[in-house]
Amino acid sequence: MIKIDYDAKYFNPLHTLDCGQIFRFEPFKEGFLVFSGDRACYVYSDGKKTFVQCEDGDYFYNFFDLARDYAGIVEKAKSYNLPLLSKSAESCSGLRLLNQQKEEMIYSFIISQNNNIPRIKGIISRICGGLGEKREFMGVEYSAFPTTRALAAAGAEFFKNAGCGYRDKFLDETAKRIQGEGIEYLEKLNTCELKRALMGYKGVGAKVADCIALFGFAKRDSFPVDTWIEKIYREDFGGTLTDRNKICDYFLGLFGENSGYMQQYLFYGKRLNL
DNA sequence: GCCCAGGAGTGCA
DNA sequence: TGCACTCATGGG
Repeated sequence: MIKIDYDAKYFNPLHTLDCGQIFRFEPFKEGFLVFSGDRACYVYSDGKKTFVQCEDGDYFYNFFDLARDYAGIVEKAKSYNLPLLSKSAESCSGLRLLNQQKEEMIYSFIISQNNNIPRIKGIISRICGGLGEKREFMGVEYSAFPTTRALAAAGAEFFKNAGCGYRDKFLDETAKRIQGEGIEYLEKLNTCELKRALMGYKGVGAKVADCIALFGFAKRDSFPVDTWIEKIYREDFGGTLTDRNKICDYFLGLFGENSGYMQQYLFYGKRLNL
């Protein structure tokens, strides 16, 4: 077991985990247990330092994006002089974008469409419990995220019973396709090509593709537009467009290569009612 | 009963 | 291409 420590001002476990980019974590002792693929870590903060305890330091160092300087990103956010963005970046300066498992992001965000976060977490938890390998970390038993092999073999009925609703067939089809051809070909694509390729999977549209690209492929020049972003666009930017693709282009034009960070500040800040 | 949730597939003009 | 309609499910 190793322990990583980091300046708490730019690494807040609650903000990082609660902002909607990850669905597998739970309160534990002074912080949270966080699950990614088949791994787990314990993250907590004393207000000055944030600590990560885990077996695989390299993996979670990258997972929490600890090589990146978030002081500069927070300053960048404030430099736009947009009230919601400035407030959010100020009070959520410890929100970090995670580098998560690609396949886990594909399946998780297919489940996310037209759904709410508590329910998404419940569905994913049941899928992991049913198909994921059982593991143990710090005395707690947990289930790994299922392999594509297991997901492809499960059948649509399993997903239906897990509460996926009409998304059951999307998961079944996508798992079987990935089982057959893998996802390695996605790795060398640029953001635009990747988004287009991801949209070729059943159940993956523009918004879900942007989330997968942002959280799974570290494509920070992505800006997922969901119902909350639409609301922000209307209420905080005075926007009149209704086409989500055009709203996406508007924000990409505004924020460029930092779009993903700004999107998370805006999304989380709005949900916190800042 | 309604509306909403980190939307997307389908059919039809 | 654009646009209405539909798709489970649970909470407020």
